[in-house]
Amino acid sequence: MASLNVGNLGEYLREQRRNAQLSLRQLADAAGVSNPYLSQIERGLRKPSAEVLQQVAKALRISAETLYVRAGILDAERDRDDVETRAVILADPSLNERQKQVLLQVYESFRKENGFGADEDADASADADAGADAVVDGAESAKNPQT
Amino acid sequence: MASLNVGNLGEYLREQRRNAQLSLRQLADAAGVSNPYLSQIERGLRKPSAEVLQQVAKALRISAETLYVRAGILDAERDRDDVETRAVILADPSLNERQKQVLLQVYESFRKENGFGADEDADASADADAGADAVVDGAESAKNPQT
DNA sequence: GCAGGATGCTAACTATTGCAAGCAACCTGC
DNA sequence: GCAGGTTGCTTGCAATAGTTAGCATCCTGC
Repeated sequence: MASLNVGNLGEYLREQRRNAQLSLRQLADAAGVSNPYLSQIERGLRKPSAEVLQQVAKALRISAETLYVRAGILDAERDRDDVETRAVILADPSLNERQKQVLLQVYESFRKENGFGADEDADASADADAGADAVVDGAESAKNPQT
Repeated sequence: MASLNVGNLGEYLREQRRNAQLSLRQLADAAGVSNPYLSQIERGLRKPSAEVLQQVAKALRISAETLYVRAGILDAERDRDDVETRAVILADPSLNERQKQVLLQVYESFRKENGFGADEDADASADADAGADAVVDGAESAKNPQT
């Protein structure tokens, strides 16, 4: 029954929270749960319910599905989706081959960043950059366009 | 907090179960939960956890996503047959929102480069100018904002 | 030095999930 | 009429999800 991959999920959540520059309390507040509880979730001590998971996802502005996949709840989706994304990019007539490659590389490195690397990439610490060096120069400026 | 549309979910589940010609006990057994509990879920008296929901979905051979959507946990925002690059990127659960935006910006600027104007709606982030050539650069900036 | 605020964590508690046991109502066949 | 099977449901009870209150630690500013 314990199909919930709580440890993994917790780490991922914490990572995403830090990434979003939020404190435990801030996120807990935004997600409508108590901060000790969020703390316990992040440390893998509790299995959040579907609702809580969704609230948190919303608050972090990441897809609830991503969280569910991380939690081992929505399993096989990963393949279907990434295969599809790749296929669609490759099939796009408005891009040339080089561009497709670049786009795919960016896509891959993002996925790696999120822990969807190859198969079982529990630790994001595996420097994701190493392989996919082709990422947007403006990744940051993209979301913070204070030019 | 009660974002779970349990009543609706329960009805749907019962419908699907009957549809599959299964008795309560049979489905409960296949899903690895107790039959009284399944009964309560179907009647909207209990909110199944993420795990249980998944087990049931599996046993019924319906997508867990469908159940989650019914339960009001996932938004039904996926138009899967629409083979459009933007749509597919946006629907990809392995990317977070920021990453999707970045990817879309790259995509848009590639298209621009090729003479395809932003044909439909070039999303708020129209600033994407940046020139797609600036693309290949620091993977780090993306995930490690403050070096 | 120490007020005041933010950080994350622990402990004790309540509410809810999910279960085992058992119930009544319905079928058959005998 | 009643065994033996199914159907779905009710009732306690154990486990655990999630809360409120409060702790220790790190910052600052004074």
